[in-house]
Amino acid sequence: MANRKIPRATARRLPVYYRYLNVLLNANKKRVSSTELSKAVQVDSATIRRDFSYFGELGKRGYGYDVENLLKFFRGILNQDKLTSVALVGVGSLGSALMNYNFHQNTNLRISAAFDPKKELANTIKSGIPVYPADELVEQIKDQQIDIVILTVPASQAQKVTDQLISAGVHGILNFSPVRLSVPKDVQVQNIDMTNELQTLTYFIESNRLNAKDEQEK
Amino acid sequence: MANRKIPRATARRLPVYYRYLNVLLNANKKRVSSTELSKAVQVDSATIRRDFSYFGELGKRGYGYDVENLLKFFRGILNQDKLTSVALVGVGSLGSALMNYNFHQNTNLRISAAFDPKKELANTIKSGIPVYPADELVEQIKDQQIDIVILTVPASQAQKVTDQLISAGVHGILNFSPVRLSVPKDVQVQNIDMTNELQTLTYFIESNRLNAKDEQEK
DNA sequence: ATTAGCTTGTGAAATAATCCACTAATTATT
DNA sequence: AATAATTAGTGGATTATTTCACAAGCTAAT
Repeated sequence: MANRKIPRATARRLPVYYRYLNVLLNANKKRVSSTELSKAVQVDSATIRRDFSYFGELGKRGYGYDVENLLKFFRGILNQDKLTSVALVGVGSLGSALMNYNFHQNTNLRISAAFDPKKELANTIKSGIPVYPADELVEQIKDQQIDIVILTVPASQAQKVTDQLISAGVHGILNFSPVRLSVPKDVQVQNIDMTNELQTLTYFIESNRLNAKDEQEK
Repeated sequence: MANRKIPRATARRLPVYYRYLNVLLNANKKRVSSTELSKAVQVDSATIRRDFSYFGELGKRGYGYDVENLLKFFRGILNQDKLTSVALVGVGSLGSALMNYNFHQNTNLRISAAFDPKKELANTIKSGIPVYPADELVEQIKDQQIDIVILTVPASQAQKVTDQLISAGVHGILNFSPVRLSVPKDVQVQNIDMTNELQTLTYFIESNRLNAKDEQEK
């Protein structure tokens, strides 16, 4: 499978394409053009064609892309053929919400274990997911061969827990804490920092306003 | 205030710098160099200096940056001088978690109103935040002059609610739904799509593995 | 068949972002 | 006071990403 040397920017868009292709399939659409896709996912159509072209010639001129085929292809690329179990560490309010969140609806991923140091949570089942005490973290993750972890612990704990996760063999971390984690290069981190996003939003709104004012003054 | 023409990539990093500067201030650090910052936030030091330089000459050669001054400067840039009230629309499990989340700890932002169509939630107070029925959305947002909204509604509702928000005068949306919203160009959207991030993670882990295998084979 | 109309895939240009490497300024040391 | 050590700011090279624009190929209509 031609998988090498895909630009990062392209890789980030793959899940977006994948999701929309599922929408099309459910709507019984047989084919789709890059222009059509472009409107739905708000990515320039040339960019879409370029993105796809990294994986080969997936479309047909004058026709577009066959939805089912394309979807099948991306399913493989994105590892959606088999179920992937992930763990969640840190059952606070955000952690609990994510345990409730149905990742499995859109992806072949599910949270199969959670960890938290709080005594009252240990060995309970929450939203259908077993919660283990924090001191069993490394052991359980090794046992269950979990490769991906959702990290929803307080900032102060983030690096410490990360080090444990790495020693347990984890290769991917979805980090909700604001800390920039240090990890070896065979471990991938994706950061989701909600506070950041809100501030970025604030910044863009303000700078938009200033630009608009500039326009007016001309 | 020199605010125009800041590259997007730079703008996105501002909150990261801002947060770390706060950490330094709390640790009573008087000054910081771009090299030191670089280690903490994992951005190349030249990139940091370039980023700062868009706003003027904020540092001193041979010395670095004065933490307090720099912080004061970014506080202005990021609109952290005054409290900003935001609304949250969609009090599901994720929405509830965010209502519990202390944005105010790190930013001068707070959620001052929430909206949900569920009868049993209407006119209650949850996590200290009043919850209004959905049909008061436009009215309340206008009344309270809310400019920024956190959107945690189901995908099927996202665009419809967005249209209402726009008619109520909102200029920023932090969108947790997987839908790519259509908005006029004076409205900013930041997307947080957790499913996407997990899939991206999966993709990078897999492609990392293939690359490592390639290396070995050489 | 032939032709008109789409739509892909892609060279090449344009734009954006990062990073190297050096000068100039400042601090710290002797 | 002179010198060594730091460190910002930046010109310019490099790398990454997006976009234009068009030839080539396919579909569908006549």
